[in-house]
Amino acid sequence: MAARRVLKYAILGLLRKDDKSGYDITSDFKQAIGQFWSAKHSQIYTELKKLLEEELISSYIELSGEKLEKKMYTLTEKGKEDLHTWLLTQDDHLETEKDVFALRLYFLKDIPSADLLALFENQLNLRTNKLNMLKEQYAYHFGEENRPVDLDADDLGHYFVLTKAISREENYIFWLMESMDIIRQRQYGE
Amino acid sequence: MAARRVLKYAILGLLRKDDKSGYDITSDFKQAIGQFWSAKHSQIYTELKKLLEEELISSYIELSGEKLEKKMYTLTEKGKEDLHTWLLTQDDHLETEKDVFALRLYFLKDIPSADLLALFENQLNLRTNKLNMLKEQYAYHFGEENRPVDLDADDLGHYFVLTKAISREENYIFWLMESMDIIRQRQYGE
DNA sequence: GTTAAACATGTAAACAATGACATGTTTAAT
DNA sequence: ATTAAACATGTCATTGTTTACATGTTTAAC
Repeated sequence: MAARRVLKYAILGLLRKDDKSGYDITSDFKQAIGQFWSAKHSQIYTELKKLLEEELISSYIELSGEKLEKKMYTLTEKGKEDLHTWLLTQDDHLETEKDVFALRLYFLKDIPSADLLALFENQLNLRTNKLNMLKEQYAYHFGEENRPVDLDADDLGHYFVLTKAISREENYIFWLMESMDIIRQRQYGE
Repeated sequence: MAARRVLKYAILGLLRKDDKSGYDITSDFKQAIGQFWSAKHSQIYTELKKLLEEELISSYIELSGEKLEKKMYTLTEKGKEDLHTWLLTQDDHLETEKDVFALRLYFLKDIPSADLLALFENQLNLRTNKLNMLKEQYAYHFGEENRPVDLDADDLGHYFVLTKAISREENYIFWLMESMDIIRQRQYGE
């Protein structure tokens, strides 16, 4: 999968507002943006090293306590330009959005109805938990009264991504429940 | 990304009903199931070789015309068992569903409104085309009168996967249009 | 004071995936 | 007869990603 050097731009993008450490970037991928891109710390540290060599970022040391050295990264001018160009790039095709549950389901002819429903239940559980987490995040950041038209430009990206993730999960859950109904009806008809 | 050897099981799964060649499998990934998993022919031929070594599949030659040799693959008993076990496996977590458009959008603070709308238009176009293709596929295979309860078990997987893909795209398009409205309203308020 | 969780940074081996290279046949249209 | 598209199979170099290895500090709870 993986279009060309997406992690590179994900990192440059995360550095657009504030300087961050590798650990900070790793943490960001566990928040909202992690719904749409993520990477392990091993890959992040390696990519940061590469970006330094390419002079798209620079680094300095910040002390956290007495001994713990945090290596902070800043976007260079070159890095800002590169990021800006990428942000304006239009995709010319859509990549496969891989989904192992759907793949498995395609082969369902060989799965007994009861096991099939167990698979659906499990997926429904995972998705419901995820949706709840996302809704909590939404409530925490945007509350109920906040209308997107009045939002600060800084928060708009976060707003879009969170609403996208929520909408994706709601849609997934809706389809899961619809499909379970069909399976149950077929089971009854047997 | 890629959870553990998903391509392996995708291939075993595609061989569950009929023998297929590497080319056939490559073609399948351009159809419905390609919405949820896909691979290039280079990876497929390599994986087939590996599966042969592991004795999960066996192969024979079929002539197509006078000279063209098609290498056909069949699931072995061992392969069937392995596939069956995998089909019943419950996921214990959800992987990041990577989406470069959403990632880009997260950094939208640095994109002028007009450019942003152009990015959205482009995405809307790509998604609308895809949705139309999926709907054509649906109409072709299931028509209008076909109720899922009455479907042959053989076709049910296909039905679920197609409706899933359609629902995903419709949801994506809906969110795109909603977001574009918000951007236009904010633009007006400037 | 101990301990566990979170903070913090890196490397290396193995595995997954793409793009380019490489070659040849069959079918359908003109 | 020619030609283009589809059929058909493979390898190799590079890039992307994960898992495991490896080490140490700080903070908050008990």
